[in-house]
Amino acid sequence: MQNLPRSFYTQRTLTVAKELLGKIFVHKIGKNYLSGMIVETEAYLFNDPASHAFRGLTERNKPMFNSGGFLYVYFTYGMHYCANVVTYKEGIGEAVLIRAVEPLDGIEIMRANRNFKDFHHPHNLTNGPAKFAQAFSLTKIHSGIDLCGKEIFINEGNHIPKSNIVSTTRIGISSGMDKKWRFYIKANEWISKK
DNA sequence: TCCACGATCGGCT
DNA sequence: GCCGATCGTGGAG
Repeated sequence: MQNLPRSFYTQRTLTVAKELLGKIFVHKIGKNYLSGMIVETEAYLFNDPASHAFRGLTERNKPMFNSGGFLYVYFTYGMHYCANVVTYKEGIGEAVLIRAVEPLDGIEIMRANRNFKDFHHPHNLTNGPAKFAQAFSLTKIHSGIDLCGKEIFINEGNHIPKSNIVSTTRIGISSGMDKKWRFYIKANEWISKK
């Protein structure tokens, strides 16, 4: 299966946010592969008060100002990480938050990473941005990594037709509520709730 | 120097 | 099902 090229990530951010649905996020750790199909995303644009990049470049959000195809991971709530795919052109500061994936390879490792024992509700393993980051062992140290590399990358996966993509308001923000920039695959049980 | 911001879990009701 | 605890970051004062 083909890894996504730079030209995929440098498209318009809202395009990438929708196109990422159905693609396969992969983190290679030693000889093990953690992978999952992306089922839910949120777009954050440069003129968007809910975006970390809204007030310009800082030490934390620096990776967001790379060209598309880099990873931006931030720490939140004193205990969690969230992972974003940087999009569009260098110097702009836009990204797509990965909110949920459907796990494929390395599920046992993901369970161990999250100390997850709830076998009655398997979808709770990766149905939230911080759950995804923890399951995939993504932390601060991965912020700024090039997704056109060999450690963390995204594969082609399946194309999701427009008719199967739902767009709604984003979650967990207190500004920018007018923008319907959360996207998920219709009738997929692995998306986050609310 | 202070204060707003934000995801998840566990424990309680 | 609701409630509290958790803390780094960056803007405002």
